[in-house]
Amino acid sequence: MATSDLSKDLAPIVSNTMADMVEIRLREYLKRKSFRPGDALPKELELAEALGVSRNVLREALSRLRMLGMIETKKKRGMVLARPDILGTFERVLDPLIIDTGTLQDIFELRLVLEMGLADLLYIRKTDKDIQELEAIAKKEVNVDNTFRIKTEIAFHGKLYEMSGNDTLKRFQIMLLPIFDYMVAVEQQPTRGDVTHMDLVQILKNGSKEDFKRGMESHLKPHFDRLK
Amino acid sequence: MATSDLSKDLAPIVSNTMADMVEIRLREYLKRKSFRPGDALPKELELAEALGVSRNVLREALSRLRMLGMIETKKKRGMVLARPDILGTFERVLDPLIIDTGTLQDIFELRLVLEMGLADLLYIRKTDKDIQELEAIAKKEVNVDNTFRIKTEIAFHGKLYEMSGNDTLKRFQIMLLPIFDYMVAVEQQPTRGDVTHMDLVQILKNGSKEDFKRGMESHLKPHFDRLK
DNA sequence: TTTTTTGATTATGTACTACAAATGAAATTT
DNA sequence: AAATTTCATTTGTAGTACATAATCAAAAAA
Repeated sequence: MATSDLSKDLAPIVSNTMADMVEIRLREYLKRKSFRPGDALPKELELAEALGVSRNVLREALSRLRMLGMIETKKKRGMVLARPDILGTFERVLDPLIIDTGTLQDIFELRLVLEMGLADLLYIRKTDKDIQELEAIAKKEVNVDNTFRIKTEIAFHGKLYEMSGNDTLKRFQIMLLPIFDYMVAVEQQPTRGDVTHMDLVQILKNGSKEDFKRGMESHLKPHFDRLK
Repeated sequence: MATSDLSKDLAPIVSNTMADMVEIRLREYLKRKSFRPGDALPKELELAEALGVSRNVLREALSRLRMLGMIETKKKRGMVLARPDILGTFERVLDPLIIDTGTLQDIFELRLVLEMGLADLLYIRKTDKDIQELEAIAKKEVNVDNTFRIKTEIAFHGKLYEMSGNDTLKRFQIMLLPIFDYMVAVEQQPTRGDVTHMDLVQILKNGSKEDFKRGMESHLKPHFDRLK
């Protein structure tokens, strides 16, 4: 194992600051008391006193939970538990410039895996209207400038995710786009598989799910060929 | 569109608190100045003064970035930009009890999509040693009590993710496990496909990638059949 | 001269007080 | 009874003070 894995295997034993501990304790508290979205929380002073910390420290911890959308506060009404947007938090740290190359590669592969697995959902939920729209997108890209190639790529594959009928999946894909772009930009020559977007549309129209899976595999083959 | 989508389409125009704004401004600042991991940041008082807020508010924002692992601080040395653990942040909000049912369903499907798309990575990276270990796992579950069925499920599919050679993917799967368990537990009768774990192992040994994809599809078919 | 020790310095961590702003509830007026 | 005003309460922000710990440099010892 390389040294980079060490930090993943060995989490620090204790959290350094009080705010860290308070955050953990608050999470435990919310779980233990099985608070549900909408439930009101004790006020800051009570929490601070119960935890034996200053209101300052407590508010640092609360600020974190608030950022994640776990709690919402109003001036006099106090705090209530809320439903966090699970992807919103993800988005905050998804910057290709910050992520290490290993993880970048992992995410690139993750995207490929999603794309390959998408077929099953697609063949459950695709509609004629969807396919028509997808075809329109594919048609527009026939004589497009190379500068816009990435844009059309995004539009086409984005539509595929949309057709999956899974909002979370679609948002997730949108979120991963910058990573994907970054990785593709790093590649030297433009990658193009033997199966074009229009081919995929035709398969969706008339072909079987297995046909589509094979088609998608050919379409993404240049990317897979780079993997080891 | 249902009302639940409105909040996703229409984000609030202004962030309520100063801490929210400071968090945003700090992110912009880090990006604009293209700080890299390891770079030192100005000290709290300077930042607070520059932003025109109290040190208190600034620290609430910093606390958030610290939670995400974007910055690290030491007593006198000051703050340095760090590499956030992209999945660690995700984990914090992934609680089946908090997530709404729609998103739960989405994540359940996401897991299925991943599982189906895994084959391509597996056939690039699988080793004989991996397959032996996987077979050992599959053998152990032949006469296992129904209580432990879920555990063996986890072990087997977990090993598959491990064989993908993609750490992020594996961690992601581990993270989604509670959701998956929850959803499976909600299902009434235990789902079992026609293709067993042992069958999948045999396919990995001798079969083609397409065989494996078909096998996995049959294995997960009961889950897919519940989708609409 | 080199090493060790000591101490000053400095940035973060925590506590506390004070007040502003908002808002729900109670009291008052019509 | 309805509308208005006042009051009380809770979060949001500012500012001060001090604790803590890490760094660097100077002083002392070898």
